Amino acid sequence: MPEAIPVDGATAEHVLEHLRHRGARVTTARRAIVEAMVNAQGHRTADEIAAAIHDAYPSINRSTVYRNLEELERLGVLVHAHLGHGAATYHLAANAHSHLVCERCGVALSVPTELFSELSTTMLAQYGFTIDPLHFSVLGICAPCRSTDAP
Amino acid sequence: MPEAIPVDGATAEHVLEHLRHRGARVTTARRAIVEAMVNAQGHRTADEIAAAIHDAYPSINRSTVYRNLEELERLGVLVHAHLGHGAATYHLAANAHSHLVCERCGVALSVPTELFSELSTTMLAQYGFTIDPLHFSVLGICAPCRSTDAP
DNA sequence: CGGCTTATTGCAACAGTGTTGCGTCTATCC
DNA sequence: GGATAGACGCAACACTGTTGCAATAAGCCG
Repeated sequence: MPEAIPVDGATAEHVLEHLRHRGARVTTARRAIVEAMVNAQGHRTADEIAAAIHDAYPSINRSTVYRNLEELERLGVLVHAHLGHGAATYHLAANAHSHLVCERCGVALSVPTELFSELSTTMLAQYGFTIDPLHFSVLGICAPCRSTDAP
Repeated sequence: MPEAIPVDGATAEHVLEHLRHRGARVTTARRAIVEAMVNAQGHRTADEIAAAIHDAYPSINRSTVYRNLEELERLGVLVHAHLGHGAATYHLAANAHSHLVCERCGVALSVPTELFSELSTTMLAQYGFTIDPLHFSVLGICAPCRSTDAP
């Protein structure tokens, strides 16, 4: 497992320089993906990223996007999380956060990872299990949906 | 949303009687699926269930299994959880538990839902969000995998 | 700058998981 | 035993992601 090098500055150039430093090539596809992720407020699925860069770079293939998301994660630039049923969502590692996902309306709330510190301690103490709150989402019912419940 | 009627006795007949009581028909497919779930120690994916009943009932279709798992969940007999990357897993509602899933080896530990009570309180207080610890899994690294990490 | 090497790409096909339309069948009710 | 609506089998589709392979191009070196 490569050492995790967090990317502090969230500018595209900063990230691309990091890639060069790690020995990875800076290609058109990678530049487009990194720019899309930097521009994205919050998180995006692989297909959303592919769609977002398709206007400026129509030739970039879906499989290239998938392969690069995987590689960019391996290089410590991105992280992905599973939101329950649907596709995984990616965001910059520098902008790491956890997710609450509503089972009813599907909204994904971004919340600080520190909220899981107690759970982390408990799971480690009782099961020797090191939790990874960036990788999974907490499913449930959001406040607006709960208030419109049939009583 | 139908009232949730938990199934106390975990015998197949008990569950099937519950179905009849709710106005659902007891068909060969449903009987086979319920028996497979009662016999299963722990949880099973939809495809595992389909494979398990295929020996005794080769004619039961994959789509029937999927449709019935959904219906049995709607009737409060089963619940499903997402284990991260792969397929969802089902178990009897009477045997409800949460999951810790190792990102490295894939093992799924069953843990009591009570472990999430603190998290539940926090999320409700800070975000008005009611968490559903049966529906998502906590991803991370299990003890055996962590101890074999390259330092 | 121009060639070399190999990482990266596009393409196309595939795999896993789940969903759906539709005509047929059958569990339940009488 | 017949009627009726729910359940089923089939086949095709949708979504998300993966892979083999030949062609391309990024970085290096002179």
